[in-house]
Amino acid sequence: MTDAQKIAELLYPNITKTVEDYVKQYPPRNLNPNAEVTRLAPSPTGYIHIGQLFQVIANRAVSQKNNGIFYFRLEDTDSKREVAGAASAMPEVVQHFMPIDEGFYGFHKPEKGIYGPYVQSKRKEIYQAFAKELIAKGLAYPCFCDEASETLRDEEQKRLKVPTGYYGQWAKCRNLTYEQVKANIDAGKPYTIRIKANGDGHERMIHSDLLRGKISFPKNYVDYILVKSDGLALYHLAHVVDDTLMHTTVVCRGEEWLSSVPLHYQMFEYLGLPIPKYMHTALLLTKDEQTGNVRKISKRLDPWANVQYFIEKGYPSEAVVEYLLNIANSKFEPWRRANPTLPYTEYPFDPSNMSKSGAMFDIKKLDDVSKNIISRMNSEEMYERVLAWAQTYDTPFARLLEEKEEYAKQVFAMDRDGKPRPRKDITMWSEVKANCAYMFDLLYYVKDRHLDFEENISLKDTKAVLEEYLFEYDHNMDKQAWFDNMKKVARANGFAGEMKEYKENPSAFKGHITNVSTMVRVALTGSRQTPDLYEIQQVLGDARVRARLVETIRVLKLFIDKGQN
RNA sequence: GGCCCCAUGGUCAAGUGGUUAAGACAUCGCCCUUUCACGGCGGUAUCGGGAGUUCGAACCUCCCUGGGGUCACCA
Repeated sequence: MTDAQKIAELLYPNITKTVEDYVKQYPPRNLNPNAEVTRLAPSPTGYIHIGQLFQVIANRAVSQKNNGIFYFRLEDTDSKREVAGAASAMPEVVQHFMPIDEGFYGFHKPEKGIYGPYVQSKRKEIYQAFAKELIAKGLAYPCFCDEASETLRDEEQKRLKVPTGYYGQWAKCRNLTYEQVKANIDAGKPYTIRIKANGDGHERMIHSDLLRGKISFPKNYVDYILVKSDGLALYHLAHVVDDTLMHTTVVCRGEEWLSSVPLHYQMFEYLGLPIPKYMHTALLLTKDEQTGNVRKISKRLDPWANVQYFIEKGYPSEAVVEYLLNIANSKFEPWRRANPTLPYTEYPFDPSNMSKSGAMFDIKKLDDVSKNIISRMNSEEMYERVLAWAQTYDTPFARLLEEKEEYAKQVFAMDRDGKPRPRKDITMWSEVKANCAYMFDLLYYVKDRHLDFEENISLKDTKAVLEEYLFEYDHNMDKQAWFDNMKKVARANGFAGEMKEYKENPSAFKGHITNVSTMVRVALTGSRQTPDLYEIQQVLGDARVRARLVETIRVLKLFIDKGQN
């Protein structure tokens, strides 16, 4: 037995399974030969970051192409960072936007798939088996240096202006004998496991990235820690082990990982395992509104950093996805224009035309995408979606919608169903209530609302017009007759029935048909901005139209009596 | 600082040696219009800089500059 083998046995006497055993235990997946297996592997911080969602979209798109697999793995090897109990919500949030095929679905739910466990804290023995093999081969070793001596080393290296890190002459534990290791172990000293790097800082390697093409790096020369003193693997080891055993074919991850590619290659080589394909995507950034500088998206400064924000605001999930798809793939937008009704899942995503440079997150553009998506929905779909949102985020409104289902659908249908150019005034479900409040008596009281009449028309004239409009109002008129009637009312009160007449001789009139129309609009809804007035009246019904006119006239009288103009 | 990535309008970006340098968002103006929208038309605005290769460079090469990442017992 070599010293290295003796050390391996000393450190891991209870680990009996070998790398080979595990490779056999998790046989290759039975998939279409072109199918790709991708994953999202977040740590359990409790929330899904918009950048992670961007990753989900890229990963999902890659796997979807040839019926591959997209799975969720929980990277909870760092208990310090963990937000207790928060992990379970993460897959659910992801699935609000994109389906997960396999893996971790929350601690209260069973895992799906035979390549688990998909939670890293449950894979300690597996990582240790891989570590043991590396140690036995002399490619990794235990290190007894403590944090204090590491800090010292770091400072000294900075002072000498040499690269920082545990390497070469600085790697004090690199060549300990079995006896030295045993003495330390017997003394109860904690230890980490480090890789024995074979790079010299000059020799180079080539990485071929799916997105970035060939990249040349110096081979890894730093003896990075693979296993922490608590026995749990660090990301680097976990990545190699898990993505090997779970048969990930494309490791699609953020650009921040690019610099650890040499380390990862080294581990695959040491273990004699095939290297997966890599794809390092650009990071999502933002432009700081205060300073105008480009910066990372911040949970503290950007409320939308946590994708829960979009769920709470009631953005349709497909709006967020399509916006991100827009950023991820430049060909998406023309495709969407050419295929306005197809679901985005039909889009043939091509990883090779992803942008290599980091994009600024632009919520204005997202709003536009969202408005367009909502404008394409009919009243039925609107009703279902708004209700589903309100049931969680606005229960009184949900109750109202349920009680008045048919009426609510009529409200949503205004300027929407059957219209070739529907309104685009809804960005998110949380806007709906305020947007149509005046259609519900429960949400709108004539006597309370602000009299938002036009400033240049006197209250007296307004009152006179509304009184006559009320007198002339016939709910059964068709649209043309109704509007002709309104013109009649306008003329009888000194307003121009046609805009053209007014423009020809403005001084001859108190105002024009638009002013009259606005009076009625404000009297009925309290707002100058509404869908088609005729449709509103039809949905409101004869009784309520009259009631609101009467009430408005009463309030106007009150103001006039008080001397207001 | 070392290593690595990136660079077309305010934003997302098309473009791969010859283009009036697309398109979308935003912005501004006009038109349509019973409001607001929608829609239509148009405007402002981009190849970071410098060398080189070439008849010709946004595109190829080099240098510079700028932005970003990474250099943890975090991922």
